[in-house]
Amino acid sequence: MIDPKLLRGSLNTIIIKLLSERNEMYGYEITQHVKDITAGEVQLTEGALYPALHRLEGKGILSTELRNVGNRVRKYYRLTEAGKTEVVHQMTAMEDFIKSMQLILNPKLV
Amino acid sequence: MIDPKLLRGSLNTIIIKLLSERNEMYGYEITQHVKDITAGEVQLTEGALYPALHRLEGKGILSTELRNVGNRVRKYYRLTEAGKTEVVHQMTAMEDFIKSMQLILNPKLV
DNA sequence: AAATATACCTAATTTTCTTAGGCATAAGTA
DNA sequence: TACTTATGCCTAAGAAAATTAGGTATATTT
Repeated sequence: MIDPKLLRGSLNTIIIKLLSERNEMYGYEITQHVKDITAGEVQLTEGALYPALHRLEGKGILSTELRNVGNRVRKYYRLTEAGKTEVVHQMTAMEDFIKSMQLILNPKLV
Repeated sequence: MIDPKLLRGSLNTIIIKLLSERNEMYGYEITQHVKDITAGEVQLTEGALYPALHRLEGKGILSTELRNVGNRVRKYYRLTEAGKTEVVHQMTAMEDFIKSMQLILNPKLV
C-alpha cells in the first residue's frame, strides 16, 4: 500500500488526468479505477476524494451531471474547457516534479 | 519552479535521504543543496523545513549538534540509528509511489 | 551605507487530510 | 430470510503540515 502521505498534493492531478482520458467518471468509479490500475497499491479515501472533487468543481475545472442508474443516482464529473487546459499544466508539473525527485533521490544516476 | 503542492508529503524523504549521503547538514545548507541539484527548480521554504526538522528530531530520526562557525551558530543534523533504518523504508516507499503515479499518469507506457 | 546572503526561528492562518461516521440501494451469502 | 458486502453519495471534527509573513542577528557584497 502506498503511503498516503506521499499522495498529498497529487490528488488533483490524478483526478483530472483520469478525466482527460475517459470523458466522464463518477467518484466511486475513480476510487475503483485507481485501485485497479495500481493493483491495489493506491486507495483513495472518500473523505479526501469527494471534497477534492467539490473544490475542483468550485474552481470551474470540473462540471457535473447527476444521472439515474437503476434506483441510484450517480454524479458524473467531466472536464470543463478550463479543465482541459489545466490537464496540460498539471501533467507538465508532475513530470517536472518526478524528475526533480529523481535528481534528489538518485544522485548516482545523474 | 516546482509546484510546492506536489512537494507536500515528500519533504521528510528528501531530508533523510540527503542526510544519508552527507553525514551531517544544517538547515540552510539543505535548502541550498536542494536548489543546486535541481537547478533552482525545488526551493524548500524555511517555514516548512525547520518545523519538519524539529519533528524528525522529536521522533528520534535525527539528532542535532550546535556548532560555532565564526560568530554564528549552526545547527547540524544527522541521522540516528533509527533514522538510518528509516531511510530504507522511505526510499522504498518513494519508489513505489513514483511507480504508481506513472501507472496512473502514463497508461500508454504500461 | 545599503542590500544581499547566511542562519536560525515562530505564529497565525489556510489547506487538506484522516478518521469516523451517516444515509440509501443492490447484490451476494449464510 | 437475515446478514454482510458492494455500490454510491456525503459531511464534520480533529489533526497534520503547509503558506505567509514576519523576527533576530552576523557576514559579505555592492
